[in-house]
Amino acid sequence: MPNSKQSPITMDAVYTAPGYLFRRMQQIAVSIFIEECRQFDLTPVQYAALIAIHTHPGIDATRLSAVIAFDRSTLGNVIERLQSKGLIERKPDSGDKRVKLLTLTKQGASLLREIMPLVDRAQARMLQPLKPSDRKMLLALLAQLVDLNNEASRVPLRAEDALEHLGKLG
Amino acid sequence: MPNSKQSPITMDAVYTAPGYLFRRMQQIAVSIFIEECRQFDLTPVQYAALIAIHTHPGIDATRLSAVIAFDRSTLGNVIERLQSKGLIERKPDSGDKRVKLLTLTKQGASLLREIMPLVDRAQARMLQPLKPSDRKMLLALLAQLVDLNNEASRVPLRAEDALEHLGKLG
DNA sequence: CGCTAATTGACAGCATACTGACAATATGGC
DNA sequence: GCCATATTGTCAGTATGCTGTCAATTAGCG
Repeated sequence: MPNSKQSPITMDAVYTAPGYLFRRMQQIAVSIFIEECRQFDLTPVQYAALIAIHTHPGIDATRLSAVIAFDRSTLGNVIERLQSKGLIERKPDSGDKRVKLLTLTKQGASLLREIMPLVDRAQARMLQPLKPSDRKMLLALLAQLVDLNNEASRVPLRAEDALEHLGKLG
Repeated sequence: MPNSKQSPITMDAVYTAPGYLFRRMQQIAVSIFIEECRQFDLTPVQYAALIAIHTHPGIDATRLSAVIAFDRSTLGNVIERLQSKGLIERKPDSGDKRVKLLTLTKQGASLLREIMPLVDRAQARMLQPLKPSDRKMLLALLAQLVDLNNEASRVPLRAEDALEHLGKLG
């Protein structure tokens, strides 16, 4: 048979591309997050940072970046905004003069408790249109793919455990 | 049994959230795209715009925004960059003085032909770590979810067919 | 101890994204 | 034809994201 695949260039080159679907879904996810949490004026990135600082009190910006896999340059601005909102504090490290340690303020901890149910609702809403079994399947495949592609990203995720061992492992 | 579910707040609140996984995967996808296409200095958004302009010669910015589901304000800058690179042209509409019609230049069409194989390779790389059957499953579920959540996004996708009927349908 | 190399936070510059606003222009109902 | 309304492109402002650079500081090695 003749090769009928002479690439006619249709919009399918965009619509069916995984990268395009990931972008669209990310935008939808942010939109739903902001809508559910609008009474608190907190972004998804800021939320992740708050969770990480709560889980690792006294963490520094560089390790925070590794724990949530966000770019270090971007995180500088995020931290500044969280600080100006009074949600976190920055204190100089007693040993290393370069480092500034991050902790939640009472306001930050309080906001975190209040907003978590709303975030949970937002996360549920994103997958709502799918059947429960499909939600589970999609989430499992996605988590797997993100993990397997970890090193392909600009800022690979280095979870807490990995971080603690980094010194020993060199 | 006692309710042991007092929400201890761990990083799982971030790592297992669909929104976080969508964000990570989007970043990974962009990273792979840029790497594969680095010889052309074209972004995923610019690529999608070029495809759409090629498919709809003489489209205006507002309809372009609907066809690829990108924000109109953002698209203004994208169009300007594509124009300054010499990949597209903007000509005033003869009827409506507000409108500027978009078409590919020869350079734009040429670049599109050359870059498409690289984009295909990038798209394949994103899903590479999964088994072929899992790739198909993930893509199908993702396409379904994006479609079902279409109205939840800031800029819902209005594909070509829908667009042509918008006038008639009011 | 002293020098090189690495780390840390910060910054400049570019590219998406979204919100809200605006002037110019079109459109529809009357 | 007029006027309220809608549309189009644009802009300012804010918030991620990435690249590259920088000064200050620290760590490692000879």
